[in-house]
Order: sequence, then structure tokens, then C-alpha cells
Amino acid sequence: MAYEPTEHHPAFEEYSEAIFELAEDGVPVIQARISERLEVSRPAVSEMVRRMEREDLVEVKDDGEITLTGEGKTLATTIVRRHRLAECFLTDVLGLNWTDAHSEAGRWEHVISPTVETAMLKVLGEPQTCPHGNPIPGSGYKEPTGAVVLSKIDAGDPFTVVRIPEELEWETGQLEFLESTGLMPGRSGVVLSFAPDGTATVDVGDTPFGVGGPTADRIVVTPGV
Amino acid sequence: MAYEPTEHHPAFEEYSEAIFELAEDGVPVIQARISERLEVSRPAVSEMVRRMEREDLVEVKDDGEITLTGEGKTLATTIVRRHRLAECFLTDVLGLNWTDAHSEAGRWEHVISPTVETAMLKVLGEPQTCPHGNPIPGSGYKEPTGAVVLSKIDAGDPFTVVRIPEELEWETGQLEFLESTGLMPGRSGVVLSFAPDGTATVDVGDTPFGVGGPTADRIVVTPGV
DNA sequence: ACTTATTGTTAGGGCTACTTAACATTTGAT
DNA sequence: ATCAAATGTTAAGTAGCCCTAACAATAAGT
Repeated sequence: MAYEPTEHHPAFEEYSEAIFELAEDGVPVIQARISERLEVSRPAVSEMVRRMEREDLVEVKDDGEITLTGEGKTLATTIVRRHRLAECFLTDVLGLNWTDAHSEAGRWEHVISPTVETAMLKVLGEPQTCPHGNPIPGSGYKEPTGAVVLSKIDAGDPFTVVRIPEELEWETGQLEFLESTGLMPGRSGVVLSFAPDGTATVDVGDTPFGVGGPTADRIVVTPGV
Repeated sequence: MAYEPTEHHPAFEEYSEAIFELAEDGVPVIQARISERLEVSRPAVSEMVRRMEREDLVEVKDDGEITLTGEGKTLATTIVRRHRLAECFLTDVLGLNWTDAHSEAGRWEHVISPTVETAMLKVLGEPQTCPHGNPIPGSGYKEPTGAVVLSKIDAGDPFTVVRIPEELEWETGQLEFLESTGLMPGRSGVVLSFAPDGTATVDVGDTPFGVGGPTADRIVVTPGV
């Protein structure tokens, strides 16, 4: 059928999303970080940021920090919402695994229309988070009080997984690993020990396994069962 | 997430699909027809056909007729299959109407992976045609014997709709009209009369209505109920 | 046969989004 | 304070896909 481009340039969608998620993950939003996450060269980011500034999607502070404008935030939350909704849909309705759902959703997010979005929300019963526990913008989700990162749990103490931040999903192999070990939102376990380098050994039901320090610094959990 | 381009260039997918569907509709496959259906300039088609020839997706005969090579046909049927499967999915699972489903599917077809395709087939129970009655390539669908176009039915005789060819779906307003009148696959009706200009007046249950000659020349039906 | 319509191609551009190479600046660590 | 690492920018170039204008060749109608 007639070639139908997206309303907004797909690249603007991708960059807005990256900026939103970097901020969400607490990473300083500068060009270098965008370059890494999107795997494009720094000059490419430099150029795109200039264009997005011209289009009033972002503002760049004197120290280089990039923030989304109102319009930019609208675009970003729309894409993030569609991404996470698509992940729910792909796992719950089509039975895909975490890993596949994540990469598929990276394409779906640019193709989902408001009509489809509404229909998906209805079929799924208004979910509030994606399968990895990240909030669906606009769903009214509130992170449980007392949420901390896994590395803050004392050795010997129990915990319940809240969410796997987007930053980790983007590391190759990470989702496969977490899904295979069962370290996923809603699951409870116990921290058995911490190695000097920060590696945590945890038990969520099956065989205990190690979680690297940087990863344990990012996975959000609540203390207790 | 990292920007993931499609395996094949989206334009190649779009052109292959157009070529496949023109042939399916019995329209001579020449550049001018592709130009019209995709709503791009003739030079654009000229260039793309040259590129697709270079990539071994099509062959151009001396008289200008364009045919898909084996590889081209594989690509085309893949896209057409995903398009029609998506239409089924969008109507049956997400409850979209015909018109929306058709335009959405035009984007989905480029985004659906083999994994998702398999999952959709399963959820839908291996459908053989899209909601408009067009065969899903690879489904083993056989058009009913004795199928003819609506304009071949004698005035006063009953008929059952088999399919609305892709060519009509692409005309703006056509799907809305057909859906609103109920002239859709599986429905039976009676041809009340033919005007001198070929316009057919039909009755499929509600108020009788007229169907233009060119349209009646394309809608496929079987005689009888 | 002659005119008109249809079709395809060249030539010359444009826009988006990317690349590498090279350079300037800033930040951090010792 | 200095050297190295990190960051952003310029410049120049590429690929993909599109456009208009102009032109040549073919097909069709009177």
C-alpha cells in the first residue's frame, strides 16, 4: 500500500525515547550517553540534537545537559508508553519471551497508532508496568515505597524484585540471563552474600547465582518478601 | 532502543508487495501502474526498478512487463502474508474496523518478525484469508470454483461475496463504503438490476444500494447463496 | 498519416541520517 | 600543574529514496 511515513521522523522518536529513559535511569543526559545507547557516532548525535532543538523538542543547558521540552516529553512518553504496552502485549497475548518482546517492541513502538494503543490497553486490562516492571507512562503507576537497588539489601535478607531498568535491557544477553534465572518483577528471593567486588549471590528459588556489582546497583527491589 | 532497520530496505518490501498485488489483481505490471499505486513519481519507480533488478528481485521483459524473481517473490509473499495476517489480527483480536485494519497493516507488515508471525497464526487459528477475503500466501487457500466478478451475475440472481481485491482497498473511501453497506466476504445478496453504465444495484440485507461498474467488475463472488 | 496520450529515462536536486577524520575544549587524576 | 581521557563540533562525504523538468519513444484514436 501507499508508503506511509510516521507522523514524527522515526529518528526523533528514537532520540526522545533515549533521552527520556536515560533520565529515568538516573544517567546524566549528555550527547555522549545518547551516542552510546543508540550506537551512533557522536557527530550524528550532535547534529540530531541541534535539529531537535530547532524543532523545539529539547533544550540544551550551558553545561551540556539535555532536557525534553513539553512537546519533546509528550513525544517521548508516547513512544515509551507504546514500547512498554507492546512488551506486555507480546508476552501476554502472543506468548513471546522477555528478550524477544523487548527487541520486537523496539520496532512496534514506531508503528502503533492511538487506535491500536487504546485497543491494546483494553485487551490487557490497563497494565501499569511492562513485563520488566518499568512504569507505563500515563498509567498512574506508583513505585512501592521503600524501593532500593539490590546492592543495598543486607546479606542474608530477603527481597522482592520491582523492576529491571531499561539500561540493563539494552545490554546484550542481560535479559536472557535474568529471565533464565527467574530474577524478574514480583519474584522474591534472598541475598546470600556479597563478594568484595560487589557481586551479589542471590537465591530466588532454584540454584543460587551471582549478579555482577553494576547490575546489582541497578535492579530495583523492595526489602522483605 | 537501538535503531533497528529492517532486513530488507522498506522500499524494496513496498515495491515487491505492489508488484505482487498488481499481478494478483490482473493488472499489467509496468512502471506506470506501480507509480500510481504507490503514489510516487515515475522517475522514482524507474530508479527503484533498476535497483531491484541489480539486487535480483525483479526481471524486466523487453515489453516492459516486470516480474518477480524467486527471491523477489519470497520477499513479496512474506510481506503480503504479514499484511493480511496483521489485518486478521487487528480485526479479530483488537477489534478494529476494516478500514483502520487495512491502513495499520500497511505499517505492521514491515515490522512483524517470523516469531510474531508464528505466534499470530497460532492465536488466530491459521486463517486462510484476510478480512477482505484475499488469500494469505502459504495458507493453502483455494478460491471457490465458479467464482466470477459481481458484474457477471444476472440481474435478479443471488450471489455470495468471496473477496474484495487489494486494488479496491487502495481506493480511498472504498473500504468504508463496503463495510458500511455490509458487502463483505461471506455475505449473500441479490443483484436487483444493472444500469446502462454498468452500475449494479444490490441488496445484501438492508437498504439496496448501487455499486459502480468498475467496482462491480472487481469484486469476486460466487453465484447462488 | 497525424496528433495525442502513455510510458520510460536523464539530468539535476533535496532531505534525512548516518559515517570518518581532525580538532578544540573541558574534566579528571596524579 | 600537567597529561590523559572524555566530550562536542566542523568538515566532507555516502546511501536511500524521493522530486521536477525535459525529452524520447511508443501506442492509440480519428
